[in-house]
Amino acid sequence: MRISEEMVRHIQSIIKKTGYIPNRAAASLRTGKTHVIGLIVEDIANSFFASLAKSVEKAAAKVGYRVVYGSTENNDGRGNDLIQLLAKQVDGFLIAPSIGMKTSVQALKKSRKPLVLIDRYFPGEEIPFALVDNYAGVRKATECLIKKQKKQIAFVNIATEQVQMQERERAYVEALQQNGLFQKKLLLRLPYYQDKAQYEPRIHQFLRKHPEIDAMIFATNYLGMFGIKALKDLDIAIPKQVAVFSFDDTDLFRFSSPAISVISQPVQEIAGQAMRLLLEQMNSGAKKTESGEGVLVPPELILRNSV
Amino acid sequence: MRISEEMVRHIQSIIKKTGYIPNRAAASLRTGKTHVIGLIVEDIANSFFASLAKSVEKAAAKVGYRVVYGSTENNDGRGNDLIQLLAKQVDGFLIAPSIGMKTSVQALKKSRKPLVLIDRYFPGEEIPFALVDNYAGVRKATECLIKKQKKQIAFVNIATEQVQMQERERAYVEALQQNGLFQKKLLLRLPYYQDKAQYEPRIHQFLRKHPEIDAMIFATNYLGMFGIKALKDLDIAIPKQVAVFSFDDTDLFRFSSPAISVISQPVQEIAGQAMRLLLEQMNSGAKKTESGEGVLVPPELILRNSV
DNA sequence: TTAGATTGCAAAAACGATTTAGCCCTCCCG
DNA sequence: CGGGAGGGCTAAATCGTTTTTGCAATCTAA
Repeated sequence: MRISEEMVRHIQSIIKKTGYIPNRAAASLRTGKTHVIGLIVEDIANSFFASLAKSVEKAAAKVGYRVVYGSTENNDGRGNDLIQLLAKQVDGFLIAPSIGMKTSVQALKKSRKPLVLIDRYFPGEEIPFALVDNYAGVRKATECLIKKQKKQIAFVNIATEQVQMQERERAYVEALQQNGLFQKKLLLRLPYYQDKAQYEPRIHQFLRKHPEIDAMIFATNYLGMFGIKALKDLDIAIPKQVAVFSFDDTDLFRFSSPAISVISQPVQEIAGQAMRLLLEQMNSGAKKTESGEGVLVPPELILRNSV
Repeated sequence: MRISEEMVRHIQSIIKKTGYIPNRAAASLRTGKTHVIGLIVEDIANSFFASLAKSVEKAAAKVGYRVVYGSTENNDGRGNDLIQLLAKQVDGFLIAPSIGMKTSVQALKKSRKPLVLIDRYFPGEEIPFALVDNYAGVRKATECLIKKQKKQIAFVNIATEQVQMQERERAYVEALQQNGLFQKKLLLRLPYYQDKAQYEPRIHQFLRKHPEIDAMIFATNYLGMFGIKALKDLDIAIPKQVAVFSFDDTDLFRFSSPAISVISQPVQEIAGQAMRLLLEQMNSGAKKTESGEGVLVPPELILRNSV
């Protein structure tokens, strides 16, 4: 249906004169769309998720969406509550799910709510995701250390079923195995602590027990942070005695002396891809239901003085 | 108006049976309330604002509110756009305003939109605010350095009219003046750079020009970060040659070696007070229009090895 | 005993946009 | 020339709550 030029001008002049601003609540009620997306992450105060949130906001604003956020703190209950709470108020979700959120996420998917997983995903679940290629990142880092003739390469990880952490560990294990260097004792799995400071003594202890270690890879930014602290407390020289890699790039690693080599996640790219996948779902008016594709964005290995 | 016990039970059983979930859009349309608050900060990826965002979310969730956020990047235009955009969609604002947002903020206040400023405020504007006592923080830090017999104390600040930065500088100037130690040449004001890395060469240059400096106070976390980098690059020993304080506590300062002494902002307290002030306005059904009060929360001086 | 007040519930009005239906009027074509 | 087909606009219906109004039935007080 067409509207005449004249009428358009007339209405627009009235809009200007009266300062009309459409009421989104009314539009939402009628259309069922809120133009808000929900961002659920582990911890918005963590530098990785914080910069992810920034990129997401920017990408969302560009297409007229607002972002509400929530931190799960790796607490399944909180995560599920957040999903329940927001489900009716957002047009789509960007979620970094903890393991226990699987059924909630499945329910969302079944209810056809637009949804993209970030940072991690559920293998075999046909839910679109955007995240860094964890395997490739750690694989590269490990091979870099092998090339530097390191023979006692340790890996510090979180004991979790989360796929991104398992992929990181698998890359480490396989890279070493293929070079005949793998030793189970050098693989440290620590529980998930709410209070990250608890990692320091654990890593400290591990280092004392294994003085033969000549290189370390930390699977997350906070493990890296406290790992470096432990190394320094033990007066272990980086990189002379022990070379160091950490996942995630943070100010701390950039400014540490020596500066720490990292497997960096291209946050902007991840956010952009995630928004793209989400928009695809939100715009396809239930046209294509098939979109179980995921995106793995390549990590960047940043070599600094710690290796 | 009362409803019989029996009817209440009856309705609640129906609610359970049918899985009824109220439609917020409809409620919003009717009541004019969205149960969403807008958080506008300089940069959600900055560790200070990120942890503030986390505390705000927690405090808001406790009273049934959701949070949408936006980063201004100290760009007045973007900030004003954000206010315009969100004004009709949120019940209240938490804003860390840049200077150029003053008129927008005044307009909000005039429109009686619940509003609390955070991290900074507009003096003489009768708009409630919650922020750290910037003056007290720097004052304490400066006096601490004076007590340690430092005579050439430098201060690195951002050249801005923002009141929180001016207060920090005033505390430094007055503390030194009262001890006859103030020297204008040791006060460095740098422009606001979007790309924070630009601060490093500027501070580097400043340090070369003033080898007499025996202590430094950095007015923000990123100035501190790059200041420390510059100090290390020049092989200036901390704290032997130069003692260091920075505003804001970050992982970087905690883990730096030596660990950096800081003026720490009690983020949780700030967020809590801000939410309290905001709720006061949102709940007072236009009862009290007078609430121009502000809250200054005391900072915490954390002494580490850098002094 | 009766006018008036109170109580519990049902029905209707209102919020403001979007969508559908309705209604002229013009145009096209047989 | 008449009937059908749009074209442009107005009016009404709709979304799902909250708020207001209405209406009996019961209760209070003079």
